[in-house]
Amino acid sequence: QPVKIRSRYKDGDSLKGVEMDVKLDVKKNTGIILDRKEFETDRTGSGIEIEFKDVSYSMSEQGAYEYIRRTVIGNPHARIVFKDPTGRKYTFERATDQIPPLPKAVLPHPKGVTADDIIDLCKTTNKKRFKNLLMDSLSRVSAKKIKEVEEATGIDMNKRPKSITWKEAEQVVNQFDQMKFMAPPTSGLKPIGDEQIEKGINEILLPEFSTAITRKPQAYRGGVSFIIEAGIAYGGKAGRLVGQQKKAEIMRFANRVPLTFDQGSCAITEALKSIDWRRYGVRNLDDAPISVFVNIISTNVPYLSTGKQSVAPEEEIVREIRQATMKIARKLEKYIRTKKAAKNEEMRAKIFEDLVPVVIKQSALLAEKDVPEYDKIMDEVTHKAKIMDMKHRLKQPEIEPMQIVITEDPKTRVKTEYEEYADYDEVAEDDE
DNA sequence: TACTGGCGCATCACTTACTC
DNA sequence: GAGTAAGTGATGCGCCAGTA
Repeated sequence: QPVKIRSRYKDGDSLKGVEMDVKLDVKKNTGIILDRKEFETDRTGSGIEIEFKDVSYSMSEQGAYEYIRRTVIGNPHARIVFKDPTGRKYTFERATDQIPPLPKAVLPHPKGVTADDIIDLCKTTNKKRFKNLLMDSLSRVSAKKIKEVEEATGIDMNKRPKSITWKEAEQVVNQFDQMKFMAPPTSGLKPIGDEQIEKGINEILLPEFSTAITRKPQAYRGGVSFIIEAGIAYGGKAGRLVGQQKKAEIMRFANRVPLTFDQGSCAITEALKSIDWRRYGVRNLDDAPISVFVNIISTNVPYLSTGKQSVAPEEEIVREIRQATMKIARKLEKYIRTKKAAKNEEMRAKIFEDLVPVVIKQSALLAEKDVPEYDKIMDEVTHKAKIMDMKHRLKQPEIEPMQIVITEDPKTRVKTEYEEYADYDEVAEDDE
């Protein structure tokens, strides 16, 4: 089924509306317009309608609700309204008004291309020389590098791209693998940002403690750049409820999109499982009330399958995820340690508070004297100031809980086609 | 023959790698 | 983390080959 797009936009001083049925040409990465109609409008805004089949509306980890909930955490700037087929409507308000900047388009890096990609480029290009095709279509490929490839492979770099054979393309790719290239530009990578992640986590999970980190760009396979972001939430609504017990929840994302299937084979799961959580005050990760958020930002996420549901355990990626998670886990450990110490001090103080007055009163009785003023001494003995300080340190900033408005009306018919556009337009106007 | 667009070259700004 | 060197990308200009 084609995607239905309805857009209302400004054209000079007038407002215009256009409605289109669009399909995607995945080879050329361009849209194919199947049907286009113009209409009159009095406002701006856009709506997109896509049909999916076999959607599970259960509340499980693989269900649509959980997918939407995680999308909200990964995209705290978005306001999402979700209606399920029973008529229940969930409204997730945005956690921040900061719209993420658009990433810049960057050319593929030579370390990331395959012989197939080169043949594809050769077939579709209008360049006359193979060397110009490589220099203009790939990032970090200069005339000097072309000369190096030419000397190593013996391929005439001035020949027509269309005459390049599969064998020659493979030779070029193998040569690229052996060469050193400057890391690709990182302007194409736009991370969510640690502050935004924390806001998203806090709004949805209302945790006792939360922290997040955005690492510096790194490269895997010698040239494909990526950024790892991680966040951790402890207590509150963090973790997933299994029966009566809270279990740890691993939230995996690739370019802000939640990954809900194939958890076991994913680089993120592998990295998190390889961490010795006992070092960070967590006896067993599986049974802890913790939600761990990991997002990989890359122009070329190495997915394990065409379903794009798990990330390949590339050595550099697993190492970065470990580093990012261990860094925030150290902050969690500090929080858990302070919390434990405060609890111990409080228990100790309670014992003194119960016993000391009895001892003082009985001693005064035996000595046949008045009971002295002992409040000040009690505060010193029970370390009251220390406990207050610990409690103050544990206190997280006040968080306004997110308004997840749930409207339940079983009679509500689930709208299809363009009936929902009025709703979309309202949302789009909010975004402006 | 005129037009279009690819190519080569020069220059400047920016990014990355390297060293301390 | 700062400073420096090297490499790369973006841009503009003129030349030239291909095409109608």
